[in-house]
Amino acid sequence: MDGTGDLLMTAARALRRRYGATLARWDVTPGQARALRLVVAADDPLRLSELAELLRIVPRSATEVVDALESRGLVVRRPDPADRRATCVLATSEGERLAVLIEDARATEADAFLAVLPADDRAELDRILEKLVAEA
Amino acid sequence: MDGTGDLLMTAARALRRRYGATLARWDVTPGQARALRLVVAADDPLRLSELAELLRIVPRSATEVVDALESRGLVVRRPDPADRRATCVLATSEGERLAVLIEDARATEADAFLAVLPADDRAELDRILEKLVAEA
DNA sequence: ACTAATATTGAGGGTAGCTCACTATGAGGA
DNA sequence: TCCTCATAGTGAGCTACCCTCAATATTAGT
Repeated sequence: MDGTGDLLMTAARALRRRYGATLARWDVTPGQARALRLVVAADDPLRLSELAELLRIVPRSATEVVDALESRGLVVRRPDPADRRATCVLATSEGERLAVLIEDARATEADAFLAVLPADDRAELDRILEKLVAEA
Repeated sequence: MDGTGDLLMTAARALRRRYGATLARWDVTPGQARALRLVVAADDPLRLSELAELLRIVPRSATEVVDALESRGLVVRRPDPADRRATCVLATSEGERLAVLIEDARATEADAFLAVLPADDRAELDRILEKLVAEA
C-alpha cells in the first residue's frame, strides 16, 4: 500500500483507540460493539456463521466475539430449530438496552473524531470507503 | 464511530491482509515494512524514539519492530555518538535493497486494492485521510 | 555532587484476527 | 438402509500489533 494505505491504517488505529476508550465504560470492545449492533439490528436471529460473514471474519473468530458478549449477558445462543448443527445468536433485553447507549456514544465519538472534516469531506469519505469495502 | 468508522476499520483490515500476504514472501510484516521504509527514507540515522513518533506508536513498541528488522539483518542499531542513552537505527544495504522491492510490490498492491476507485476518488481519499490523521 | 529528566528495554497484557482438526449433524446416493 | 461427503460450530494454538509499568543507563540542571 502506498501512503494512502498507511494513512488508512493509521486513521483506523487512532479511531479504534478512541472508540475503545469510550466503550471501556461498559466493558465492551469495539469488535464486540460491532457484533452486538448487528445482532440487535437483525430481524431474525442470526446464525453464527451469518454474523461472521457480516463482520467479514471467519466463523471461528465470531465464536469468540459471541462468547464474550454472552458472558456479559448481552446475547444468548439458541439452537437453530431448523438445523441442529447451527446455533443462532440473539440479543437479550440488556443487550438491546446497551446497544442504544452505545449508539449514542458512538455518534458523539464519531463527531469528535471526524470533526476536523467539513461535512462534505465526511460524506465523500463515507462514499469512497463504501466503494472500497464493497469490492474487498 | 458510525458507519464511516466501521468502514474505515474494515477497509484497513482488508488492506492489511492483502499487503501482509504479499510481504510474507520476504518474511516481513506490514508494520516492519512501514518502519523499514521510514528508516531508509531518513536522511540521518533515526533515533528509536523518533521512529516511534513517526510510526505513531510508543517507543517500547518501536523497540520490537526494530528487533524484528535487526534479526532479519535489514537494519542495525548503533549508539548515538551525541547521547549515549540513545540508539540510532540505520538500514543495512540488504535493508535498502529490500525496501526497493517492497516499494514496487506496494505500488502494485495499492493499485490492485484501490483500483476500484477512479483517480480523483483516490486523491480525495488521500487528502481527507491526511487531514484526519494530522489532528489525531 | 545530587537530583530530576530522558532513552531504551524487560516483563507482562490485551484486542483482533487466523489455521487446523474434531464433533455433531444433515443430505444425497447405491 | 448404510455409506459417504459436506456443513456448523468450536477447542487448541498461533501471529501481528499495540499498550502500561518499572528498571537501567545516561544526561542536564542546581
